[in-house]
Amino acid sequence: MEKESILIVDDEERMRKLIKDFLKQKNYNTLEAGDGEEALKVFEANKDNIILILLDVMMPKLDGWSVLRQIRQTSKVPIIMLTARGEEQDELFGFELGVDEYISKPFSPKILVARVEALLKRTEGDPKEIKDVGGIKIDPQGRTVSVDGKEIELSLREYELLVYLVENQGIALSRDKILNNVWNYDYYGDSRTIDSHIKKIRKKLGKKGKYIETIRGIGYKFEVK
Amino acid sequence: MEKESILIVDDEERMRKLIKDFLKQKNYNTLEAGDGEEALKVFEANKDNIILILLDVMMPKLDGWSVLRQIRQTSKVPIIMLTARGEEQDELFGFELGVDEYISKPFSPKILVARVEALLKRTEGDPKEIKDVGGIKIDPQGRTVSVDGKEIELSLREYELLVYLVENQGIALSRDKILNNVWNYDYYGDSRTIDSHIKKIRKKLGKKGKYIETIRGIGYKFEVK
DNA sequence: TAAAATAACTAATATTAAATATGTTATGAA
DNA sequence: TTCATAACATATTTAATATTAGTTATTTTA
Repeated sequence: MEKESILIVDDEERMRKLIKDFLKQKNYNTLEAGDGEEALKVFEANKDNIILILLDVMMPKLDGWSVLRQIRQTSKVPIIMLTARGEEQDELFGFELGVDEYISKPFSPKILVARVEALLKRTEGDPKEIKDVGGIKIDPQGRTVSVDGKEIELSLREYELLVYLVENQGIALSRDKILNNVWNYDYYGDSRTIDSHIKKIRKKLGKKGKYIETIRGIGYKFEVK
Repeated sequence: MEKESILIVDDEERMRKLIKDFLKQKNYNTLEAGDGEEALKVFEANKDNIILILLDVMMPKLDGWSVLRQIRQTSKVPIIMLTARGEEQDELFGFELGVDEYISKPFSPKILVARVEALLKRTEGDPKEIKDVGGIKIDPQGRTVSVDGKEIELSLREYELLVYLVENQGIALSRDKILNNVWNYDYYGDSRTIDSHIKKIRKKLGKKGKYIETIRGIGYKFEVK
């Protein structure tokens, strides 16, 4: 596989260079495009290696919004818009079109890198790829889970809870957090709902159930050891 | 747990009300402060429940920048600065001080909410850093501790006590202070509770246990020598 | 649409782990 | 040496989770 890259789209060469340097320091590969049309071309040609796009709004030929719209027709690649002052009113519009993040110029190196990394992090586990951790295989497309090749049946909640745990592998998750993310509402009345589901999942996972660790006083953590 | 809240700091009552209403529609709890000093007070009192601060720059008594600076001494809570037009030149300055986001007035409800949610989203899993002092590695995400690469098992209190000591590396901590910060309540009945925990931690740390020094008559200090 | 089946949640109890208390010994400072 | 403090080992209490059973809600299907 080619190296994963970040595509920088900006008409100012100086700006591209600047960003490129920041990112290089953090060991990211970069690709560049000087206008919207080029951006689309470069994106098409490297679709599979581009993990994120930094996209300037104001550009000749084809502006950032148009590029955004076109790319979103075929891809969910994370996109950060680079806006100059005074363009803020467009922002909302952008969120609806699927912008993941904004950075206003001028920005500091730290900010840039921090946002890029944060965004990569929160989008990484997202796509519908089959995960296989320690013999537990999750296929989001088919919504199936198999253990050592043998499919197991999980209910909706069980499935989502397991996926959430696996996506956050190695991280101790509080019950609150689990509730907010798997149940997505604040819910009252502490009960042992999560525990029940955990128990069921563990049972269904058989001896691999032990990968779901109990973190006393906190919650649970998925870890293959 | 108390309800998580967003702290709104603005000297104009009308503005606070406006923001509050927007946020309420999205089911966020809010707290308010009418000037910088009040902001600090409210923040102190509700530290654990405040998940985000909306902070106006221009305020009587203590302006937004000062508040920001003070809060950043003790907390990494996400902060969005509310700036009026023409204040933007300070932005870069702000980012360095730890501003996470800006919103210029006037703003639309949707923009406000979108930014708040985007920021919350990207800070929630806020990658806490792994500390490594003298071969003792603490991973707050996984809530694990390893000594010379080998993971050790710590109970909740043990873990928190160790983290507290390590965070205050080189500082002699009184028992009172430890109690207030690790147990976080004033607790009665002289006991050698802390000692017991210290003992257990030392044991689990093996020969690195000696990094926890006893300061006779005071308490303990973590120091790598 | 009613009955049956399944899943989600709740509640109660059992079990286990951890926190704290206690009694005693060891250590260091005056 | 004496007194104060800390270390240590163990006992007790407290708290959290696991487990089981039962209720409610939702979905399926006859």
